[in-house]
Amino acid sequence: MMKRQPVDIPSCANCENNNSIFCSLPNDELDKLSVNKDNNFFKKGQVIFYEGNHPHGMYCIYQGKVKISKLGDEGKEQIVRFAGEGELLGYRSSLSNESYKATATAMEDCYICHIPKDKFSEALNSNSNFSLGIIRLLSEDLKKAEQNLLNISQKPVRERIAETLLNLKKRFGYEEDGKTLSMTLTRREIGDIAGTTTETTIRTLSDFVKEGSIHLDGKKIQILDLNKLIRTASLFE
Amino acid sequence: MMKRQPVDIPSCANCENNNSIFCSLPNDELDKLSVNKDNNFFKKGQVIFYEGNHPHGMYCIYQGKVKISKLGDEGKEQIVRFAGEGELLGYRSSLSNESYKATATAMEDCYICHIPKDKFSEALNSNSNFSLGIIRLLSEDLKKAEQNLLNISQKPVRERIAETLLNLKKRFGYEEDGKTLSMTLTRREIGDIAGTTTETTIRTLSDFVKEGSIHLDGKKIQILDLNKLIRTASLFE
DNA sequence: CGCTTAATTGAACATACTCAAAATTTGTGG
DNA sequence: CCACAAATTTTGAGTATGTTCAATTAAGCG
Repeated sequence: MMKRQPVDIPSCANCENNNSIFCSLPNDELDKLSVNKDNNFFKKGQVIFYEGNHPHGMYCIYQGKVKISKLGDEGKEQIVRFAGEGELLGYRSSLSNESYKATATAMEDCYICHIPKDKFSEALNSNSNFSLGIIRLLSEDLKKAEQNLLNISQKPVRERIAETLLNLKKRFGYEEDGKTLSMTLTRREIGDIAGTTTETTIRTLSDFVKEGSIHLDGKKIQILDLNKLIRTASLFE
Repeated sequence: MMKRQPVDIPSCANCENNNSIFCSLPNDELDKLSVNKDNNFFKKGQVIFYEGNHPHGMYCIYQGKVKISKLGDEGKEQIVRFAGEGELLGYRSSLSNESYKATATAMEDCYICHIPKDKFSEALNSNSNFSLGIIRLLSEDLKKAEQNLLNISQKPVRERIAETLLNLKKRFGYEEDGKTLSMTLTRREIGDIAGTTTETTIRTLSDFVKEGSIHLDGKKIQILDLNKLIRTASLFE
């Protein structure tokens, strides 16, 4: 079992992830935000919060990647979005005093800060740029969610899986070799993004291999022909 | 052709729809918002703005109902949400200076105010309660969009159509008789909400009739057995 | 009325799912 | 570092759900 790596967590004012939403806050505000902050370690696979449970504040990812997913009636997962360093989690439910509407799971070992609800609210009230930033985040998420709805509703599986690979590339990029997707997912998880079953995902990926678009090496996916994938996803025009 | 009904449009400060997002603004702010406001009439079926076009401000519905929809690759529509009196349209694209990501169409004769972008921004900057209100709106929309994604991705058509009827009831209520849905849609539009074809929608609705859940009279839909519909939609627990 | 749009029905078909079983990989403890 | 257990990947065959296409009837509108 991997040991917890001790990491020095700075005040939000000195956080390297400050190129995020928090850049709109002056340092003294950030210090206030940090007062009751705590930082927690989550091992890969661990759950940060569960759909249905009640929030006590919001999370900010210091290090690592997180998946946000919802559970359907039959226990099948739908991955709604990913979040990475500097991004916020759970603030929506916290603001509206509702239970979490999705589950957040660490995709890799993570350090995640927790900021109590009242500190977050204070920041929202005292700084309109911060509010605007949150509005922008929400707008972006909403835009993507609605586009996703359209895709899952109307595009065939093949196109959705191709687009999923392209999104993984856009979002997380390649490894050093410049072609292997740096985000490693199980076939099931890829299906849970695209809204299909594991079996269909496997068959479709192996089609892509036959067509020369990608190469598979276990969970590692190399993109061999990006344009072909883009065409497969019907993303030209 | 129906005549345009002349209607006196008050300043936002005196708008009867003031139980909306604008209640967080003091009257003098509302007056400022109204300065360059104009009010437009849209006949049923007319488009308020098109997906892909560029916004110059945001809309607030004074009277009437509007559908927000996106167009898929094959020209099939996906209805994303409805908006009614006092609700805002197009502010997201306006804020982020992007093109509209969806099309807004009048579902009935509408009066809709247009407020220039800069007035809206000013209100956001000067009043944190207003920002918070917008954040709440966005959060609610995002929550619904993600739930929708899960539904369309995982629930069978039958359940989705049942849920669509229930949502229409929740959102727009009944006519005076206490059982006829007051929102009248074509079969195609119902399908465009549930993410299915017109034919499947027709067949499913006629199943519901056979089962005694609803009664159909042209486009009018009466809900005869609400609990049965709820069960059909798998919405208990 | 005549024309356009919407609703309905039927039959054939396709996409993607389900279920089952085997092969492979991964994780873990000894 | 090996061996076992668990999880994941893969393949096949059968099938269901929902789509497509075509044709007909009904409704709405000028």
